[in-house]
Amino acid sequence: MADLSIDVVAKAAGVHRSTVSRAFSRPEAVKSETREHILRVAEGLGYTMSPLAQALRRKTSTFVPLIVPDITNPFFAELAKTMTQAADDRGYQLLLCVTNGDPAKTEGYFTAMQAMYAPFGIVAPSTKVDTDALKRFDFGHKVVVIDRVEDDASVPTVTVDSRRGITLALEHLRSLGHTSIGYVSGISGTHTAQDRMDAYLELSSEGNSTPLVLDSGSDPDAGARAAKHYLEMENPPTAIIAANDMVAFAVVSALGQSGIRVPEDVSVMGFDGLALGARFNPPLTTVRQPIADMGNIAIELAEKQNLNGSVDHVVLEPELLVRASTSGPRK
Amino acid sequence: MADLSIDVVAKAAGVHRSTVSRAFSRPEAVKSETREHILRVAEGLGYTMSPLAQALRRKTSTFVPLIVPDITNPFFAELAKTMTQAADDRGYQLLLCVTNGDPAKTEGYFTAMQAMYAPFGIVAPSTKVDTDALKRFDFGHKVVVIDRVEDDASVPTVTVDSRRGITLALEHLRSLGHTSIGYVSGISGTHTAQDRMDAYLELSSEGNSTPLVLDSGSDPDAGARAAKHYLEMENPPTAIIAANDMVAFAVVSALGQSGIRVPEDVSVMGFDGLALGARFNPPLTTVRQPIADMGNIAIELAEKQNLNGSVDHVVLEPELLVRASTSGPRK
DNA sequence: GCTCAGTTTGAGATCGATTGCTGAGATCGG
DNA sequence: CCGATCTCAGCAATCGATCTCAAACTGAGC
Repeated sequence: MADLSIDVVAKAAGVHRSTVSRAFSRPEAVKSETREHILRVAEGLGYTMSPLAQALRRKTSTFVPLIVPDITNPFFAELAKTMTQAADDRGYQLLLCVTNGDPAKTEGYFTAMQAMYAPFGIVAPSTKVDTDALKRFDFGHKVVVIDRVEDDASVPTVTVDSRRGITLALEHLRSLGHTSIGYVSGISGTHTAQDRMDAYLELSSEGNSTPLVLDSGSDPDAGARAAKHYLEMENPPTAIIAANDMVAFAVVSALGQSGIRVPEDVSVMGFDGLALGARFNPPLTTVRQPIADMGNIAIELAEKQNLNGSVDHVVLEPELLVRASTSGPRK
Repeated sequence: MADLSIDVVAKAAGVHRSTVSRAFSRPEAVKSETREHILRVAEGLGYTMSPLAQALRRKTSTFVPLIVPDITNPFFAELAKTMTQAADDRGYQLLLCVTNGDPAKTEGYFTAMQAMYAPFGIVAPSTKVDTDALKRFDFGHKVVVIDRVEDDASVPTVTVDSRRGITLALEHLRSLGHTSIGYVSGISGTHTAQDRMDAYLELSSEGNSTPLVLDSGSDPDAGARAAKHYLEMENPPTAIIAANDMVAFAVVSALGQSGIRVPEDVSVMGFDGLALGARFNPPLTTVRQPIADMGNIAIELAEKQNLNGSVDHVVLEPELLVRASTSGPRK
């Protein structure tokens, strides 16, 4: 498999390389016989165009970076999975960029994506997105954020309705008979995390029950601390809402280590709807985010923006997913 | 931030573009004063070289594809995470490629990596790797496989010692007093999966206990089926080894749904050592694979091979990780 | 002051594509 | 049968870098 350039194909097909180029990228500009002949020859040689050379010349590529803080977090993994597919379907190639929450790395990826002529990028942040930083890179108009942003003006976003999600969770738990419902935050400072917490605080007191935040840290140990806190309480809540599934796992695990059983002793809910939750012990009741939709819509928004400059903010509906980690309160 | 080409920097620094090029990529070939001046100017302009143009001209890039079947599987996610880091440290950029087990997609990624002048690629397979297919792409000598391969000759590999891992698991369980130890496979047809199973079969009978395979399927439901099988047995085993952590999760979950408690009623072990296992309920006892090492070594092997053509096969040592899903057998 | 070796920089071709421009045939009405 | 219009393919410049070759400069030695 020797070096296969456009010139090789051109020679083999007996035409000029510009014709080969057109045969591929502007079919209507070349007589269909010629086109088919070229395509056949190319096929026979096993030729595909160099995305590098193409991007260099066109000053636009099909590389779409997805910037996530931690691929080990199943939420981002699921997002990455569905987005890979979505990107593929539209002829893009998704580049996974993992920042480990390091803003410097994030900037690095931004300059890289610029250098690669990426048509746009998707950011799933671990902290509130710094819109100014985006602007500084001259593509505030080329990024879609999977979180809410402060300064709504310029950056398209897709999120799920946090308030609605918390409402769903609260309703589910109340319908089961719970009146004392705790909350553990445990995810870092995104707007989404903030919104969920705020919604809990507000909706919880509306329902006449006093909010009860077991932990509001943002590290992986939040679950363990929440459990410890729970054990030390005189009147612990009969149900707990975790800000996301991972935290819920940690809470249940830590509780279990101290002999507290879920849902017999206390009900626990998550928020995310990870596939993993179905194989947890017990299978986790949760609020499902439409992750696949988020991925698709993020790309659509980006394309739309590239086309006509429109900046949309899509808010998706979450959905209650009842599995086995919740039940009526123990009396 | 206008278009920043090497020529712009050259003009700004008052030198020819070849000098700028050298200042960056062959420091010793340019007088250090000039070099520093150029670097300063470039810095001031915020210039970075185009990886595209560079790759095109050099016919080699720093893009390293990591081909995995499913990023949603935490094992691959952890691998991706550590490899991203390892790649970064060595000046490579990892491109995550997800195949969903589709061989056509795998081939697609191969041609893509060729087109991008990737110096090498890493493959974490979902099925036995087809070495012939690799050869067909003229870079049997540019891929490292994270699994054993049939035809050892040509492709470097890194794996962990399956037999040793199973030994560790068996010893742990036996030291706890278990004599009847079941196995559930549940991962697809890699050599690794095969090796673990074979090791179990062999080592299990050596210990005078008869092997007891609860399920050998390869789909996500293997865990549930194994649990069902367990429940139907007259003399179920007192301990179960799962071929990997994910399957272990599923087994414990399914068992739990039927009121069987781990480790009180039955001990369950995993194989992988996922971070997630520490937050399972109960925290999972498992055989840890040195995932970070695997990533680093994979890249080292690739580099070494690129350098001097050597094809190594590294076999790493697994390690017992005792958490809370195992205990003495119930009497 | 001159030669010669060694450093350092500049010129220009090149990697694999795209694209505006130009010219060669084909088509068509009169 | 002729010129106008339209298709279609070739030419050559270009994207942003690298690299070989040669020119210019440096300094040592005589």
